[in-house]
Amino acid sequence: MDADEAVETIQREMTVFARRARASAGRMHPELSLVSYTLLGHLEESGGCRATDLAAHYALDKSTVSRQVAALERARLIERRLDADDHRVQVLHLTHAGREILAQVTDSRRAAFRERLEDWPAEDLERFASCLVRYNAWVRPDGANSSD
Amino acid sequence: MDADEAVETIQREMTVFARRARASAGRMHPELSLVSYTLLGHLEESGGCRATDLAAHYALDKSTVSRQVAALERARLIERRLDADDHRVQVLHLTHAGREILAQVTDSRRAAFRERLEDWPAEDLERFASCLVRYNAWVRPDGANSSD
DNA sequence: CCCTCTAGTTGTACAGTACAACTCGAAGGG
DNA sequence: CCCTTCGAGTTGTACTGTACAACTAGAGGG
Repeated sequence: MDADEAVETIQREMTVFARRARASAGRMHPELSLVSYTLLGHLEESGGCRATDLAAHYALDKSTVSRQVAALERARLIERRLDADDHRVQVLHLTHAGREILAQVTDSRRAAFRERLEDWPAEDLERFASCLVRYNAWVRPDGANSSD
Repeated sequence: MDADEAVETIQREMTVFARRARASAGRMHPELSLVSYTLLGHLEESGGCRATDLAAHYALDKSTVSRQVAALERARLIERRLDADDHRVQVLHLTHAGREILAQVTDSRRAAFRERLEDWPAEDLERFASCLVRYNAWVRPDGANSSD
């Protein structure tokens, strides 16, 4: 396999993966879509943030985030706390239930990945991981990237 | 980085990629969604096939394929030819325009991938490619996989 | 000739998304 | 102190991709 073939293969396989990913994530965890999972994860990591921050960070429209947030609140996975200083702002926090579901989905996702990768030599895992990091970290020369 | 960390990283980066992929593919080629592109590509490779074959191959519902096909036909990118032997069957073929658009999108996708990967050493490209192939080729032990 | 199987279409529903128009509160300049 | 402008969020609307269920129409075996 030469470099050009390798690029072709990467293209093809990334396309296959992209097409499958959401649906299979959804099948794996009907209770928490990939988007909700990501947003919940961000709230966990950040320890609470504004809807606008989520929108900016994930390059989503604020209306999209607004509705996601509304759904997550309806499901009692997050709660909104009005910012005392700026009454336009709602700071989003995980509820106990949210933290639990997130942990549970994280665990089961981790288990699925471990299972899928269990036969890989450690060396290959490390290389694959660093390739993916490098691939995702790429920024378009014109700087028009959406962030993750 | 040890193996467990590597698995975590792979999980995280694949998730990031999955979330971004469709949207960015759509932005890249507003004229041909990732699904349409994939279906057109399959018709090119197979030299014409039935809607049912597409549905089976990509684990899509036949109604989904039916509507995709209808849209592609409306756009004059494919045409349906009634099978002479079995009048239930429509064999789908690329039109000239379809072949052209497909080639054009394939080229521009290829260019985008090349650009994104241009600084990678050939050795890394080959390793990344084979990791992806291996990753996507995995079949769940219970055999309940959807095909690509 | 009926029964059943298969290919495909259509009705309906839902998730995720964007854009545009809106409300409400904040902040700064006359 | 008002007025304009800005930022955060919500809501109306629309579109895409998707699935499931109900249907039509052709094929093929008893």
